[in-house]
Amino acid sequence: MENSEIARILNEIADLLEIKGDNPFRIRSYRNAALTIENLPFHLETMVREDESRLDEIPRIGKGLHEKIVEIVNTGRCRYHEDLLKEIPHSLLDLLRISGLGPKKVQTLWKELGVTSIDDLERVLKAGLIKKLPGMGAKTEEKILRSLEEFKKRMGRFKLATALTYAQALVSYLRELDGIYQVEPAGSLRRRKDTIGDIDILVTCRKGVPVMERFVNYREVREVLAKGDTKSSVILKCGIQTDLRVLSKESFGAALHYFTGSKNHNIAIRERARKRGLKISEYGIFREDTGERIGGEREEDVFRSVGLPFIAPELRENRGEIEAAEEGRLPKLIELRDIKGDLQIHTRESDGANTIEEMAASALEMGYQYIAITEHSKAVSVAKGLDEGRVLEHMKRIEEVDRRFKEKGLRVLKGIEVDILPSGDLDLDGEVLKRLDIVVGAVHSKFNMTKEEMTERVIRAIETGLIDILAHPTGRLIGEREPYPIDMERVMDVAKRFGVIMELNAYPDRLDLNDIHCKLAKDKGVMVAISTDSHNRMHLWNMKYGIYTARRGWLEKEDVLNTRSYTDLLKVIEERRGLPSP
DNA sequence: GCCGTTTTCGGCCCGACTGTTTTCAGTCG
Repeated sequence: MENSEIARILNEIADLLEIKGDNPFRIRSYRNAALTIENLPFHLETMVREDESRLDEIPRIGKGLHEKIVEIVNTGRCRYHEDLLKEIPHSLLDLLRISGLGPKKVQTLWKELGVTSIDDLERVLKAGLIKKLPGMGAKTEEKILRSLEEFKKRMGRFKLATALTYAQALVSYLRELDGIYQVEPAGSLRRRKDTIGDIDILVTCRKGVPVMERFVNYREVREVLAKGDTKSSVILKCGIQTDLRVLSKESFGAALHYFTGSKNHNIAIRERARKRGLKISEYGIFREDTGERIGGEREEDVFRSVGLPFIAPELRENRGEIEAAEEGRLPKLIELRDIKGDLQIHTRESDGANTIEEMAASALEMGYQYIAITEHSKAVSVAKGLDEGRVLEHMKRIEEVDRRFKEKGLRVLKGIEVDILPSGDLDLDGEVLKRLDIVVGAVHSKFNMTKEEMTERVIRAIETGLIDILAHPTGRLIGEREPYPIDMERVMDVAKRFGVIMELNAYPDRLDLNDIHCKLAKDKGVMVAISTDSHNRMHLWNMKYGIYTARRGWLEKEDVLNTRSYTDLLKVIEERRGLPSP
C-alpha cells in the first residue's frame, strides 16, 4: 500500500469527523498525520512490516494513530473509518471540495434536505431550497451555485509554469500603479510547488483603495469573488483564483512569511514563537506579555525571532527544514546558474522540431558547456525512433556539429534515449549503446503493469549496466497521467550500485523525479541529472522548472550531474561504466 | 489525537471577509 493511500484514509476520517462536528483538535491530528505520511521519503508499509516500533519515531503519530496505521497496513482497512462511513455517506465528502461549503453547511444540507452528493446539491439548487435553510439566504445559494460550476470546470490544480506566467503578468500590471512599493507573489507559487491551487499576491503601497480598484479591473479578471480594503479575491479568465492583500510596510515581512506557508511550516514556526513568549501573526512579531512589536518588516525578522537562519521558500514544508536550520545544516540549494549543460535533447531526426546545429546554437547562447543529443529508439515508432543503423549515421552528424562548436566552447555529446521494453531489455544493441557518450533509458509503453512488474522491468534495465541516466522515472504527466506504480526506493538502491543517475525531467508537465524523490535520491547518495527533454529550442528554457523542483528536494550543486564541467562529467560517466558488471 | 522550556493535563496559530445576524458563525487561507 502506498503512503498516499494511507494518508487518504486518514484525511477522510478528518473530513468525516468535521461533518460530525467532532473535536477540532482531534481532526487536526488526523490531518497532520496524513500530511506527515504523504511527505515521508520512504515506504511506510515496508517500515511497519519490518519494525512496527519505528512508527514512534515519526512526529505527530502517537498511540491512537499508531494503532490505526498498523491496522491499515495489515488489513488494508480501518474499522474506525468504516464505522464513520456507516453514519455518514461517502459521497458527502465531495461537497467539502466546493468552496464556500464547509462541514457545517454540508451537515445542514444533509440533515435538512437529504443532500448526499454533488447531483443532489444541483437538484436542491435548481429547486431554490437552500435559501430557506437556517443561516443561509439567497446570497449563500447563489454563491454555492457559482462555486459548483467553478468546481466542475476546473476540478484540480494548475501547473506551476502556467500559474507563474499569469502571476508575473499580473505583478507587472500592478507595479505600473503610482504609489506601489512592493508586489510579491506568495503561497505555493513562491514555494514553487509543482501544481498551484491559487495565486496569492502581497502589496505594500501608499494607499490601498486604488490598488484594489486596479486589481479587480484587470483585463484577465473573469469574476470578482470578494472585495475589501485589505483583501480581494478574483477568478482569472484562465480559471485560477487570485487573492490580493494590501499590507503596511512594517508588517510586509511577517505577511510574506505567513502567506508563503506552507501552513504546517507556519504552525511549527508559530509554535516555536509561542514557547519563546512571542506571538507571530501576519502583522508582525509581538511580545506576548506586553504586546510590544519587535519586528515584521522583513521576512528575516520572523526567522531571527525564533532563533533560526533564513529558510528558502522552497523548503518550507515542515519536512525537517526547521530542525536542519536549528542545527546549521540547511542545504545550500542549487541555482540555475550552476547548470553547465543539458543532457536530454531531441532533434528532427526523431520527434524534435529543430536540427542539431540549431539546438547547439541555442545552448551556446545560454552559456552551456555541453549538450547531449538523445533521440528516441526504434520502439517509439510514433516519434520516428532510431534503429542501430540510423544511430550510427546520426552519431557521425553529431560529431560533425561537435567539431564546429568545440572552438566556440560547446561540446555536443552523442546520446540516445533508449526505450526500456516491457521485459526490461533495452531497445538497441548493447555494442551500439557502448559507442555512445551517454545513454539515457526510459519507459514509454505499457504503463499499466503492477508495481512489482514495473519495478522489475526498470531494475532489469539498470542491471544491463548500459544505462547512464534513468529518464522521467515515474512517467507522470501532471494533470493528465498518474505516475506508474514503482518502488522508487528499490530502484534507487540498484541505481546506486550501478552508478546510474536519476533524471529530474524539467519539462513543466513532467517534473519527474518529484521533490520528494529528489530528497530520497540525495539521502541515498544517488546523483540527479536535471534535463529539459527539449523537443525544440524554446524548451531549453524549461531548465528553471527543474531547478525549482530540485530546490524543493533539498538538492545542492554537488548532487546534480550537469553542474559538472565537461571533463568532470565525462569522468563521472567513465567511472560508472567502469563499475563491475554482473 | 498529539504533546511537553507551563511536562501526563490542558492546551493546541491567527485573522479577514461574508452573510445573516443585531453580536456572531462559518469558511478560508
